[in-house]
Amino acid sequence: MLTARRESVLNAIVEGHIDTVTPVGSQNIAKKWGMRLSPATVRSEMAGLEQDGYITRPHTSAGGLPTDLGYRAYVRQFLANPTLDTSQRGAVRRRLLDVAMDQEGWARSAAEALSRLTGSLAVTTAPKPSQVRLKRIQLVPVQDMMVMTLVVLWGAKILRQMLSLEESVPENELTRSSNKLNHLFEGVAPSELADSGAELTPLEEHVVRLVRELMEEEEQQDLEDPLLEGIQQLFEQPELAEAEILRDMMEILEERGRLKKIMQQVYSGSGLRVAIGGEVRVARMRHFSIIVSEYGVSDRMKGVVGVFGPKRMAYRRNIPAVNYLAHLMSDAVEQGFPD
Amino acid sequence: MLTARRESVLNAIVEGHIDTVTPVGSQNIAKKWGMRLSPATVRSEMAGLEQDGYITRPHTSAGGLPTDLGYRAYVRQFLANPTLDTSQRGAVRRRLLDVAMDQEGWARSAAEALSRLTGSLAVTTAPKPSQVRLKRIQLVPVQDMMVMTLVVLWGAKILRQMLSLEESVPENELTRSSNKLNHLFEGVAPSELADSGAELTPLEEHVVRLVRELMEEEEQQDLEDPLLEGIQQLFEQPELAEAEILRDMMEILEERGRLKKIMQQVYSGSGLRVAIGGEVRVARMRHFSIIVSEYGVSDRMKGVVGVFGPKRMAYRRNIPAVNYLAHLMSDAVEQGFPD
DNA sequence: ATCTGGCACTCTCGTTTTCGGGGTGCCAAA
DNA sequence: TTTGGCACCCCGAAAACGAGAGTGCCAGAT
Repeated sequence: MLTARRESVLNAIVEGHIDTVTPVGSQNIAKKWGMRLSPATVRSEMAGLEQDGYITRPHTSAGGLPTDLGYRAYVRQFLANPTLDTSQRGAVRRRLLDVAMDQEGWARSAAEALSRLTGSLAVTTAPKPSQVRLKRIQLVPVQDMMVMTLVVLWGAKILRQMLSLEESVPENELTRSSNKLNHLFEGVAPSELADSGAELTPLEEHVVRLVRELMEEEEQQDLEDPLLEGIQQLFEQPELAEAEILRDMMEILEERGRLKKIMQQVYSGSGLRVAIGGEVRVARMRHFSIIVSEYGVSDRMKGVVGVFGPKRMAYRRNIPAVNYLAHLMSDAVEQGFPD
Repeated sequence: MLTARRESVLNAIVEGHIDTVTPVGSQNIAKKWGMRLSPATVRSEMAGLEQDGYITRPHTSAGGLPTDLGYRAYVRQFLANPTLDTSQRGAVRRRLLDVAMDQEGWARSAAEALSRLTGSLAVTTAPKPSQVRLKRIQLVPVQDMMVMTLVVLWGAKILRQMLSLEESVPENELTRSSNKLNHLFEGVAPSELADSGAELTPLEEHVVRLVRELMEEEEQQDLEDPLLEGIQQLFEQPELAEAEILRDMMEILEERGRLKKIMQQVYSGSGLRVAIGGEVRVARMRHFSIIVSEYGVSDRMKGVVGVFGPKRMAYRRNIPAVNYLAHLMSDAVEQGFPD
């Protein structure tokens, strides 16, 4: 078990490692530790920590390195009550509530703020309403035989799709169809978009089918695509000197879908979660951690916000920051902004 | 001056360097060169090439490395008549003409094809009409006191902006305003969007002002934002082992605007252009080259397509590929697809 | 006149060697 | 239970070294 003293030693090891990148040895700890303990004593505690799996050693007679479990124990203390010290709050809050932006811009600026706050790569998803409902359909002619179908959903989400026709259709007929469809289907869910009783022209039928497909696809996704801000920061990290680690990182960030899946896997449910290295079952994540929190109003409008970085990240700073942003964003969403 | 033989030696050096990454020495060249020349002779030619600035040596008694000037001379031969061998054409052409996509999707898929064709990072911009004209305005209520202004321009470009009101406005009034504005302003350029003679409500005034701002902003840009495809490929390149080079690359690709500016600087005018290393006045580009071609119908609808990679890229393959894609895309645009 | 083979010399790069320092484990004494 | 002492371990930076690839130049062949 983890006595108080042993835990202190673990903390010192983790923090030491976080800012030196190297394994940390007993005398270092003893020194930093305010001289209460001698190196020899620390060594014996370290032996215990190793036994219990909290630290490893790169080789016999080297300092200690936290394992995933070690990080986990370290992180626990910040999860209890993650509050950001008040000094940095004002600016962020103001920025997030003030400007009139669309969802994506808003979420991006939240990510930017978080990135600045933590000095890490921040990631957010725009808020997404839990129900996919139609707000408006607009058919815009872009050329003979080609119309753009513009679909606006609840929450100001816009979908679009080109649609090529068999025959040219005059503009005012398109307008008429748009109006008719809007009238018939405003506010419906995708499943109710089937047949309405009213008779539809072939074009209208086609559009309805298309819109339904788009909406169903939208319904599948329960998060918007993640927005990343502050990639440069990641490149500063010394671990990326390792070619293999760099490659892992690129593969994770390359394709947005991948990161999204990881985030979904982690946040599963509500509140703030941390995934350390191999804790999430993705090989590429071995050297990285991610802090994720859901934000929004449960079952109405939600998204996620988080920080991604090397396992050796500043949890002490980042966890409260993510938590703070999640709350801020929840507040904003609750006040119906942005909406 | 560059005798025929000297030029051959230069070619051999450049190509040798391109596929070995290392400096290339005289015997290597003599061997590959079909045994016509002895190493000693090649050496004397190399001395000349060095004198004239086509190659450098990393140190005395090392092989030759092409300079920017050397690459330039090498590249010249491909610029004369860049045609892609026919084997690879069919698939690409079909893909680009077949599917009904919006501009961005289309441009992205062109980039994807080019990336596959060249094994490099490909970049395109969606076609952009030279004239910014209004096609449609749509005001969508998203909440009390908040409407989304949706603007469709010629060429199916969509702009949007949130607009917060002082007082709640009923939906049907928004619809009425949308219709009225559409009626008044369909097809106008931003400058004609001022006052129409007709009297407008304060809301309508506001919208007109907003739309005008958006359109003017759009008018400033003469290219859409670049779309990148195939970043992974870049990471395979051995030069990126160098931390500094990797950093340069990240800084270039980080922010889309940066790359866009570089591309504008390079393609300036029409046709296909290559910028090798320091030729474009951007420090970060020192180790990289970019091939850029304009595509489209001049003065009506245009975009750019290109390939970005280390200076040591396969120009022989990439130049014809970019050229081919530019022509393909021009054809497509000319046929009014996509539009 | 040009090209070529030969030769002495140079520089890099990967390997091996050496060496210092930071670290450990354990033991005996406080 | 904690601590100082001590012998030992192992990494990593620096030095030493040899092999390989390449050059420049000269004198003789074509």
